[in-house]
Amino acid sequence: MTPIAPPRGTKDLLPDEAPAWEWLHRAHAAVAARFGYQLIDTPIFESTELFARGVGSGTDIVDKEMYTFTDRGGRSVTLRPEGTAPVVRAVLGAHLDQRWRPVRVHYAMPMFRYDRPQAGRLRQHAQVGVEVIGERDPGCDAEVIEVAWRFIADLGIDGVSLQLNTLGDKDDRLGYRQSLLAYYTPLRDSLCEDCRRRLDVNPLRLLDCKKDAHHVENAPLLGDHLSAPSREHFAAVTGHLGDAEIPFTHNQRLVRGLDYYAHTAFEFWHTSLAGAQNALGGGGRYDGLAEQLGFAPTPGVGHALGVERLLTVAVDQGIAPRAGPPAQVVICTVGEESAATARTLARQLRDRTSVVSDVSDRRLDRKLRDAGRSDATLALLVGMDEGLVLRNLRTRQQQVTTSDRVLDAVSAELLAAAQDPRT
RNA sequence: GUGGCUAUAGCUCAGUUGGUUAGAGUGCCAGGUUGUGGCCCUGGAGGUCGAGGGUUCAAAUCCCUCUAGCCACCCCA
Repeated sequence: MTPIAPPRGTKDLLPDEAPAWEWLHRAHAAVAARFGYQLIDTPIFESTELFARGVGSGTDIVDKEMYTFTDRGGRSVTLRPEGTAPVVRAVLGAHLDQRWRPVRVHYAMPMFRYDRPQAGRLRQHAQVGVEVIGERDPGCDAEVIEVAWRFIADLGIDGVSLQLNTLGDKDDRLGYRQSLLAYYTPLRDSLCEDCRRRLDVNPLRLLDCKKDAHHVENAPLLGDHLSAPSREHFAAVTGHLGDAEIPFTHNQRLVRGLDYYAHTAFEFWHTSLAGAQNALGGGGRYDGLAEQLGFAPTPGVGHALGVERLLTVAVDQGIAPRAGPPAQVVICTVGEESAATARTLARQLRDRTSVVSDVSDRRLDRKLRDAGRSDATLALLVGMDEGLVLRNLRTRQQQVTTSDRVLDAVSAELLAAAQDPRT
């Protein structure tokens, strides 16, 4: 019988990696909290319509990457492919924006996309993100970027570049789309296969093409089709970023895949990531989304970052915390009759520290070897002729003690070990 | 979703033009040592050769299908 494997494109979080995972989540929550963001969480699945309407048809997410099922009640449900639409639904659905504005929330949630797995691309991955809902001020655009930037800096990751662009408002994009079509349609026959498809489906994506770079160079720029208010909005955002001393690249070819974006769009790139999966995260402004979902028009802006990709970089750069010992103290028994004593001692010691007992019938040298490998600090040997033996696994020195004094002896040894710079 | 590469012990990998019972290193378990982490010595367990089918007297090896991983594309986190 073949052993059951995890579903395609999924990955287990194993104890060795769990501390880095926690470290990253805590860092994001801590930065967000300092900026006044509160924790939010939404269901792992939603009605399919939320994404169909919110994210928009014509996007890859909706057209080919949704994990959609029909439940037993005949409803179409979809595993959440991204966080913004659900969070906006939750915030506006609960009328949080009527208490104070804007609503600032942060989240850490798993996302699902039915994609072909690849390094840096999973069917289930996690994102940490923030949203500011109910305010159109460009200061908020800069703020969500600053939160992300500071989070990355707090982790200690370097080599990240901020790619920034403005998509203008809906009218700007409509006008730009027209001039793109006017430019590209006569060139149709000289375009690559993908671009011909883009021309029909999503003309803005034409700018992404690497093969037809010469066409892209001469293509009209979105920046030339911006209304005065759109230009002002963008100028304000870049001004705030300058104040915050956050460097960025104005990338006029940056076009985000989701329909609901307006004005600010950004991505964080990292060169060391494998292959084409070099985006750590991104975000932007989505002033049209609330309406799409059937709520009153409400502006919003946010960011989201990929946890697995951040961890890949953090591990590469050697800054991710490694797993520590499961327990500080390992009790090793000698002889069958010591097991009961070991359990009693363990119970008492757990008031002060973490303890595991090895009451197996294996040889003492194997028990000590495993204790040493687990990186525990102390071993307590029970059942020896001379009494209780407390062994320091780092210094390899040991002392004989009694059940009355063992708690203090353990505390003293742990304190000494903690102060030892070698550990 | 498209194309390419790959899959042999827990891990890293050998395995010849198809030929007996599929190997090595490392790890694991045990003994040497009723009781001290390393080293050393001895022994042992562990594989339906990714899964299923086909060709053949004979398949880890050749063919087909499927699954999974990786790479490129698409796109993104």
